[in-house]
Amino acid sequence: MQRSKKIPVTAVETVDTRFLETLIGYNARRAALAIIEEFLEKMAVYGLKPVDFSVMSVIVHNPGVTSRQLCASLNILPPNLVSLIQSLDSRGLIQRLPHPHDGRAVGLHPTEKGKDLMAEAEIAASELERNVGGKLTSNQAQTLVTLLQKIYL
Amino acid sequence: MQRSKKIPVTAVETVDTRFLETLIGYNARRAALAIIEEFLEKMAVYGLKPVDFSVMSVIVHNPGVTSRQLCASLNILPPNLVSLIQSLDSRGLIQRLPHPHDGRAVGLHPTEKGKDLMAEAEIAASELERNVGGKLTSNQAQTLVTLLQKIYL
DNA sequence: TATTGTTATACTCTATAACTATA
DNA sequence: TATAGTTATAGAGTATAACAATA
Repeated sequence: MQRSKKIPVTAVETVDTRFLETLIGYNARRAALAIIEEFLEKMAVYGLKPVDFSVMSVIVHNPGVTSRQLCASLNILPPNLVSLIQSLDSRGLIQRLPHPHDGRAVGLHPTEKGKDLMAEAEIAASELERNVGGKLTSNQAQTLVTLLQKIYL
Repeated sequence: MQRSKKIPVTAVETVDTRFLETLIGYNARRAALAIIEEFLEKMAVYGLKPVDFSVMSVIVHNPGVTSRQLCASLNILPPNLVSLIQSLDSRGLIQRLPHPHDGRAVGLHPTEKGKDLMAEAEIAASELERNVGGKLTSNQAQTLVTLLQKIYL
């Protein structure tokens, strides 16, 4: 009776990842990372990483939004938003004004410079999308977005 | 002529994120994070985080695969794989054997314990998928996977 | 008492350079 | 000279606890 089994020492020619490729989570993560990689390259000219872009986009479309509201809608933890906001402020892209009827809160407003930058950046982001979905028809892209939102919304 | 524009100090009731929600990258990232959160909870019993799971899955389905091959197929940088492999080894889930015809390389093989664990873990992962896609039909889930793969493969 | 924004801090993840041994 | 695996380390991202000011 043999106690320690002999493992056959074989080499692998091509790696089989078919099981992982059946998982939505695995594919969503790989796809997100691929898009983010391209995003970082194309958006570097605006000095915006994905999270900066998301924050600026929400501020531009919601002038006066508070940090707390930003955190809730983008799933960011409050302590991690602080330095991000400070950076956008010191770049002159946003302005922090007192909240109209809550002395604890601060309203975040885009400056003219911030609005101009984001007008360009959002166009660039949309163009990047069309490149990413190079093999996707616009119908397929719409389907993809709809299905992804069913998962996290 | 007014130089400094007065910004209207208004409050925001509900945050509008409609622009971000048109972007595939934003949606893919949010969906991936939502699934990973659930994955971490449900797979903690196996002591496997998403990357551990992916690595173990590839080793089980490709006995004798090398670190370098793992890195290439899962998009992991070699230095970041080292401690991961050491951990799986010290847990007795894998065994490192000399490569049959490359003295530099090391073949990674699953132990019986590793194979048993992953047999359970892969079933659990597939079940988790069906929960995640609770609002998705199996047809929609298949469509989603296919579209995501078009982006990163 | 609860909430907003903040500080400090720790932990994880990811990235780069450089070394060794083999090819 | 190039490649596989490794070490050391730096940087980015993410997490929790606790505080002051205000509701």
